[in-house]
Amino acid sequence: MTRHALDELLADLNPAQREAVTHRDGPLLVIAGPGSGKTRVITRRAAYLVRSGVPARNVLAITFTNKAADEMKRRITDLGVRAGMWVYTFHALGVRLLREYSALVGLEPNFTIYDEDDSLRVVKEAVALTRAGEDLRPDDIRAAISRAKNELRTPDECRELAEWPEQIAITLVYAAYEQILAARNAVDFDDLLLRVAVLLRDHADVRERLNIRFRYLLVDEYQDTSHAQYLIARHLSEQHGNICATGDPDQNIYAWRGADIRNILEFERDFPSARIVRLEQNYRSAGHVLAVAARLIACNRKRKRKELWTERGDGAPVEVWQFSDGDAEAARVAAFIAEQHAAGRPYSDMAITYRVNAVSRGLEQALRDRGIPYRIARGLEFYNRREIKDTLAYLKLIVNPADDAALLRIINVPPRGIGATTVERLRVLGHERGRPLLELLRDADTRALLGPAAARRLAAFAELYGQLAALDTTAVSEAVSAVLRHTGLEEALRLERDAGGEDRLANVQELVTAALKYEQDTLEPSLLDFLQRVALTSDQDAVDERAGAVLLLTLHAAKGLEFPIVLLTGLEQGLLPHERALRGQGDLEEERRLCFVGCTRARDRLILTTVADRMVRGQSFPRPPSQFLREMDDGRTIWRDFRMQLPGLRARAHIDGFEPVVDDLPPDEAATLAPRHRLRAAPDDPDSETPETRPRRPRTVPDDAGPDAPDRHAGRGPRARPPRSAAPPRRSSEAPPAADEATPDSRFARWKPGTLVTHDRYGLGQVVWIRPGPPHTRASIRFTSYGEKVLILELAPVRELRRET
DNA sequence: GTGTACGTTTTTTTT
DNA sequence: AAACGTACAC
Repeated sequence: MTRHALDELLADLNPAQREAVTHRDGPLLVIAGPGSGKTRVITRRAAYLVRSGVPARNVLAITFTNKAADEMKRRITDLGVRAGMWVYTFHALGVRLLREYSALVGLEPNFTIYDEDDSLRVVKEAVALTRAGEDLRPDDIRAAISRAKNELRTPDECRELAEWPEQIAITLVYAAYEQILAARNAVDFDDLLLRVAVLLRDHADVRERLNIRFRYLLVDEYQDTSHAQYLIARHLSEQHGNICATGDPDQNIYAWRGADIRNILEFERDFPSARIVRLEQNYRSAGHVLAVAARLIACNRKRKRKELWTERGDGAPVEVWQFSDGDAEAARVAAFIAEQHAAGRPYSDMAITYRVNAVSRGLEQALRDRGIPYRIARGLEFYNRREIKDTLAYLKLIVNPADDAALLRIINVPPRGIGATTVERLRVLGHERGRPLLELLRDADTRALLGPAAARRLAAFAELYGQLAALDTTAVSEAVSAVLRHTGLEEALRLERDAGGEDRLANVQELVTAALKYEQDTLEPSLLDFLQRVALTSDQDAVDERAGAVLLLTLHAAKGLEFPIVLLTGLEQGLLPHERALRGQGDLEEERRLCFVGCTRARDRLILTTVADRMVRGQSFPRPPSQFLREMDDGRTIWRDFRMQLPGLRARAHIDGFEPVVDDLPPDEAATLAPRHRLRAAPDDPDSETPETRPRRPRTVPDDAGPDAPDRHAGRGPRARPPRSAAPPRRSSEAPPAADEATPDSRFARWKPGTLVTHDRYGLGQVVWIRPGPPHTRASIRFTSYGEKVLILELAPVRELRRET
């Protein structure tokens, strides 16, 4: 390879990037801030290795999502060096290796992969079997098992560590769970990592082989590796030490599923000779966006300092939009997207992100109402559908007859007269004899034990299975459609559709299409491979960013992506940060990182939205704005209040003492606030001190929680800036007057019904009636988000909104 | 055995 | 709000 060909790979790189790309042997850690060209570095590095003589098949690249893997493959292919290179997710690598070395880990090569839903069922079975943990939530048990597996702890080891009765119960369930999986020749997601880690640990020969095979290892998103993944990476690079890990501690957002941030923080300890390269120049975001993100993440304590900088100009200021509820938020977001589109912005330039999938509904509705095309990256939506899982269960059973879970799922789908009683008897038999259920029901003598009617129906099912089993060798798509036809599933779904029900038939037909596509894309398609692939596929991976549609996605799903315009919705205390973090059941810093990830997706414009009332599970909850808003606000942020839409006027009030000032608006922005009635909260009168203005607790969390607000997180607070605004910071040295010292006040003389006011806690409101003292002036005020309240004006932190000229 | 009505629980994020 | 589980009528 010529010098020139190598230089070509480096031409457009900065010095740090170049260093990472050209580093040859030994451990390398690339700490890459958002938008710092990390993927570019990885792909160039892969290409550089190959062009300097390393055979492509000696390079193994590991990513987290299939999508990242696909993207990397594509880019490496574009560089012309892809042939033979392995680019996999950890989980897909696990499948591949487990299939190859199945004999060494006690699996048949045709093992089934259980998703979380499947493993939850197994947990329930294990609970029923052991009669342990019956008072615990199956999902919690599943999570505990998953955690144990991530840490490579066997049931026996867990039992030794267990102290509490619940822990002991969990270990019993765990042990039974493992037995059930083994009997079914099935593995769960965690096994795909754990078993590989164990395989590499216990088999020096395998380890050595793979070290020779994969001389160069690239591991992306290293900050999100679990202990098991870390061990895999270590074992795979044990002999040559050629591991290049890339990641960003500030983007570690998967601690809840076992990601251990120490892996990246202690890389130098694990790999003593490691070279560290930092990519700090951001090529993605405009100055304002980057500044806000940097300001936010600086609030995290457990972090390594990193300077993000950009050569781009300031760009548009970051905006904060406030709404009274989710409907208003969704409507405005949709309107904004329509405006942008009308102004020539392609839909695909814009993304809407949120903390939890549940909030996407309202947004979808609003987009549909306006006829805006959108795509949604809702994890597992497709493959989690009942009809899809049913179809897949038939296919799984063909491939792995020992998969009782698959059998139990479909033995009576569509209904064929095999009811709960028969199934239960069959299960008891299976348990007694330790044989797969399918095997039992295919045996006429066993069937006879279950009574004549049941025996007849089971015989029919056995007959059906006989037909299906022959499909194993036919083309995958044909197998899928044959299953649909022979099982009666298709017919049942058609009837349901024609009866005016949901069109679930269309979904299973889509599965046939997916199978066809798979056949075309795959060198050696097989039903087994198809199923194992599907098990690792979420439709997260199917997201096509280039399509002419707005993209809706969770913050987690947004990692690694970028968009010219990002609308980050739901910045409320309790949603982002999520309440579990506020209750101490999660990590507030991880929530902050998540928000950071969201912000740094934006190239040009970042719009943050927050609502006063958020519907959760059918109930509306008043919520304070996210503390992150305050932490981010650098004084150049534009706040817009959409909570009260008055004719001809768009009011802007403060949030919790932060007084966004209209004057901050750059001229062109100010012009958009039409007509030009610009409002500002009147400064406090000197004598309007009230109990509510006493020095507040450290204000990490907004102090305006409603009565139903979740427990406040006792946060550390010094991050918050003092209010900057026309309204001077309130004096806190004076003792607040006691209620009985208050006297009627002439200040309120000119207030009358209709007067616009603002309240520290309730925001914008309008006077309904007013009654002067003595002893106090009382008024009823209707707030946009909190309803009507009667207040004592001398005491309440309420001020008139004055119109500026 | 099947279908339905009602009460209960749920979701934070994903391979 | 929606999905799930249980109880009960057919």
